[in-house]
Amino acid sequence: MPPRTRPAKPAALDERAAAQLAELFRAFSDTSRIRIISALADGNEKNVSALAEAADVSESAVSHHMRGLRQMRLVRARKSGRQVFYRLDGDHVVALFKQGLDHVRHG
Amino acid sequence: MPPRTRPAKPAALDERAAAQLAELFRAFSDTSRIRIISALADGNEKNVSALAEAADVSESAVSHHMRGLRQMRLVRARKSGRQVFYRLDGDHVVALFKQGLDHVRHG
DNA sequence: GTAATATATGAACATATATTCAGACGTTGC
DNA sequence: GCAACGTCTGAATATATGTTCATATATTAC
Repeated sequence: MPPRTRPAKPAALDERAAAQLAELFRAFSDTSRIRIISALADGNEKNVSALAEAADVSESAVSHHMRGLRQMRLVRARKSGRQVFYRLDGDHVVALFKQGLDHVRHG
Repeated sequence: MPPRTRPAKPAALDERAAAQLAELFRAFSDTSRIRIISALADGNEKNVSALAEAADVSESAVSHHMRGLRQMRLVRARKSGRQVFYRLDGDHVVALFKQGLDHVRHG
């Protein structure tokens, strides 16, 4: 076997992965965003005003949150006329959300 | 069927669950804590100074973080002499951590 | 007893973050 | 054209959060 580059820390996370992981979890770390994501967890897309009502926050606040979630590729946006419909991007997002729910319920 | 109490919002999260979920994810939302949890993810308990070295933060900072994680029952502490050994509390914690890793790697 | 070690604690500070507000932008209907 | 609508944006503000520093507590060794 060739000599390993960092023999002292075998399975540790590199700095990049740690930062990405923290960032991912941070996306779920706010009550309003949890309610937004929860509203999208049924797989049906919803526009901003629907999300605002479901999550009980202003439409402006929703818009701010969605920008972050969009940049992290956790949601996808579809523009139709003057409305923008959001949906969760991929199964991983739902899986992570449900895993968290599972912990809260019986953990 | 009996009439439902809140017919408008069928599967929404109650406020309590949303807050708990956000709090849970917030525990994973910091780079230092991610490295701490990562260091414990192999199942072996580690004392504060070992965690401090693994996560590259001061022992004081580790102590602060562990208090929060303890209060959330994400880690368990075992005192032995003047050392305190921490380990992840339950499989749910590891599962959630790995689920996040999974997303970061191929998401 | 004292000294050294391991961890915990609280205050102070700097930074990050969520929300609100006012306004801008693009789209639809008239 | 104009007005209404849905969404977005940026600045301002309040609050939350992580780290550091000094100190306290508890345990072991002498």
